This record gives sequence, C-alpha cells and structure tokens, in this order.
Amino acid sequence: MEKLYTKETLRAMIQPVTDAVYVLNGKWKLAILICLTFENMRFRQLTNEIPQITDRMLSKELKELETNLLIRRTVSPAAPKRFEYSITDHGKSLHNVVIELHKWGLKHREEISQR
Amino acid sequence: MEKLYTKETLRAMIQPVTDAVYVLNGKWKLAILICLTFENMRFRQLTNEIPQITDRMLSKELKELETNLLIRRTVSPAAPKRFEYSITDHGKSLHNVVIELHKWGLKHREEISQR
DNA sequence: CAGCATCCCAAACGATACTG
DNA sequence: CAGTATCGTTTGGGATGCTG
Repeated sequence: MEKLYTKETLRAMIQPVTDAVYVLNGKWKLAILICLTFENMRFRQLTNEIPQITDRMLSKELKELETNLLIRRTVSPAAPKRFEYSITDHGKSLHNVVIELHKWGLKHREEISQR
Repeated sequence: MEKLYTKETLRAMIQPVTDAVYVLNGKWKLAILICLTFENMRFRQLTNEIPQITDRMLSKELKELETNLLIRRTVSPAAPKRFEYSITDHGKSLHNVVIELHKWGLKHREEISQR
C-alpha cells in the first residue's frame, strides 16, 4: 500500500474491508471455519475441537456463518439422522485471508512481546 | 487450505488467526489504518475522512492502535503544536491482510446480493 | 446427540457536553 | 484544534437448564 494508491483508491477500499471483518467477527467464527476446512463435522465434534465454546455460542455462530453462505448444514435422510456442517466454496474462498491473518497474527505476537 | 494441511497444522492456526482479528476488530480500526496508509493525518483530518465516526470513538480506536504499535502519535515541539498520527512499519505489515480482506469483501458482497 | 430458552453481566458504541 | 467525561443503549457472550 505505497503511494501507488491514490487517496480515492484507498477510500474505496474502506467499505469492502470493513464488510469483510464484520462478517468474520465473533469470537469463534474463524475457529469454526478452520475446523471445517479440514473435514465436515457434526455439532458435538465441533464442541470437542473448540473446548471453551458453549452450545449456545456454537449454535449462534453456525447460524451466522450459514446466513453468510460460508458453511452449509446438511441432514442425512436416513435414520439415525446425521446433522453435518461443511464449508462452502464461498467459505473456501477465504483461504488467502486466513493465510495472511495467520502470518500476521504470528508476527504481531512477536512484535508485541518484544516491548 | 486443502488436505495439504494436517489437522494439527490447522489447529495451530486458530490462535494466531483469532489474535489477528481481535486486534483489527472495532468498527473503525481498518478505516483509520487505511487513511494513515495514504498520509499522516491530524485528529480533525481523520474525522473528516471518516464522517460518521465520533470524537470519542476516534480517540479510543487511536489509542488501541497505538497500544498495538500499528500507529504512532507525534507532537511537533514548536508552537503551534501539531499532533500527528502516522502508520508504523508494523502497521504497514498489514498490507497483505488488507489487500486480501478487500478482495474478499468485494467478492462477498456479490455473493450475498445474488441470493 | 443437537440444539433452544432464559437470565445476566460486560463490552462496544453513540450522543452530548465540556476542557486545555 | 484535540481531545475527555458522562450517560444511556445495544450487542456480545457466558452459565445453566430444558427439549425433541
């Protein structure tokens, strides 16, 4: 983001960037997405992967992720019914964002711990 | 984030990614950062660039950004004193994150508006 | 197992007024 | 200009218990 960017270009970035963080916000959203990146999971599996989360919050966060088309909930028709959560293509498109956040998160921890 | 990643690798990503969004969270943080990417700015300039923000919120967000070493506040010694905010190298290191968030934010808006 | 309902506390945010 | 103080509202989130 050097001076290659005009003021107008930068101004135009604010809204999309703000939108993005807004969607990803919530204490557990990224954790859930990262889990579902590895494999489809059921509700109880997710609570095991993310031990501190409560049922209430998992339920809420899953709904919001679904609303934003980042994950999908499927019910197997046959008894016993299985409820499974999986990441959508749109969710997968967060790949680069997650990678960059990860890199920067590590860097930031170092930076902060040094002072 | 395909199956190149083991479950352990993905588990290890959760904390850094969560750290990163935590730091960037707050309704105006990225907006401020993007503004300061273009040029150093004074308090009142920032409120002009980001019309909806209140003095209180700008003040709060600036402090948090400074605590996290993303921006710097400098006071010119000569009268009249000038208080200026500028982005730090660490703040600039968010470049890739911002770029990816921007790209994804645009994509997301399209995705959502289609349904 | 897969949640939802309720209650409650803390943090985020906004509006307004005021100060050096 | 560059903020701070105070107050009220809204949202986020934890604890617990209940349901199909």
